[in-house]
Amino acid sequence: MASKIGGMFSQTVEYALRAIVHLAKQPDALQTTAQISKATQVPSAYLSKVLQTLTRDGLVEVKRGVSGGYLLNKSPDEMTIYDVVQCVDPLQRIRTCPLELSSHRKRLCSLHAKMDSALESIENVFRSTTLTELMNSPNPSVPLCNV
Amino acid sequence: MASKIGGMFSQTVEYALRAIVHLAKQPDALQTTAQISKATQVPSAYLSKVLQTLTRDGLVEVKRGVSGGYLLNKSPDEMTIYDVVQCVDPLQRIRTCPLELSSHRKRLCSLHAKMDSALESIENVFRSTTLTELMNSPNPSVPLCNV
DNA sequence: GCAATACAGGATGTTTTTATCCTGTTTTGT
DNA sequence: ACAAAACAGGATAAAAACATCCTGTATTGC
Repeated sequence: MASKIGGMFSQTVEYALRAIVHLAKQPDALQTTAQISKATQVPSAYLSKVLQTLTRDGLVEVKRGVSGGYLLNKSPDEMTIYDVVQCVDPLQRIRTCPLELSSHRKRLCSLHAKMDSALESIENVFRSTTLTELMNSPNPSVPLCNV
Repeated sequence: MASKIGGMFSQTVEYALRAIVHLAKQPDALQTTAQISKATQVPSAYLSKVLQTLTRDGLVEVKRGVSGGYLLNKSPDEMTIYDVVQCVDPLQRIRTCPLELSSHRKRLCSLHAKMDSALESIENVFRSTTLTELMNSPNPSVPLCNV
């Protein structure tokens, strides 16, 4: 389980977020897979798949051919961590009993209700954080930037 | 990614929690793997491994041989969801930069700080929920119980 | 003592996730 | 037009997670 970030987030989510943040920081220049890979330390072949997924959902825009590359498809203050996560590895709230007990159909038991409330709190953090907020954070460490 | 609960919690965590809750509900009778498996709908061979892990960490007690089985090793109000999760598939807070950028050594960048704050909020929910609380919840649906 | 019950743990198999490779297509700059 | 740049997507491979099977050992009830 060492490959999961915090034992919770998949590598794919981590990679997608790094790529998106990198693109948010480069609003004026198309970024090739190779460039993003270098900046984010994500293996480029895998990154390519992740970018395909982000493209399909319209989070990024792609231009093919020479001098092509990727570009963020929205303003960074209109895109949240949540949008990225939902695109590549969706966080799904628990809505029905995993055991399919008939009496739990309408209302989760307390165990799954608690687990779902943990998911809810993640959802809240992610929904409320835009890329702009990440970049303008008072935190001296800038994402992906060794300054 | 369909096998992960909410795209976040591993099957193993889900299984361990079901087993522990079942044991908490049966404080007076040793429960065999077969009994727990039936009540929780966890595949018994896999459940056996999970119970071994819980035993090694002292969350449950085992008695081998005829009329043996498992028993919760603590009072249900002294065991939290967090204890169970940490035993089988630990939630690890993000403490160092996954990219190992030297400037992030001491302080996470805003991206990983946010991800860690999501982990923190899960940790808070899990740490604050005891098995007793799960069982005494005003929620009409009792865990594992089709009533 | 002995047969039956029940867990321990190694070996093995399957599925999902992560990662790479290669061929084909699009687009550009000359 | 054409060579080079760059992505798309299928095939394949490696690793981790999930799951099963089987043999051995401990314990009990008779």
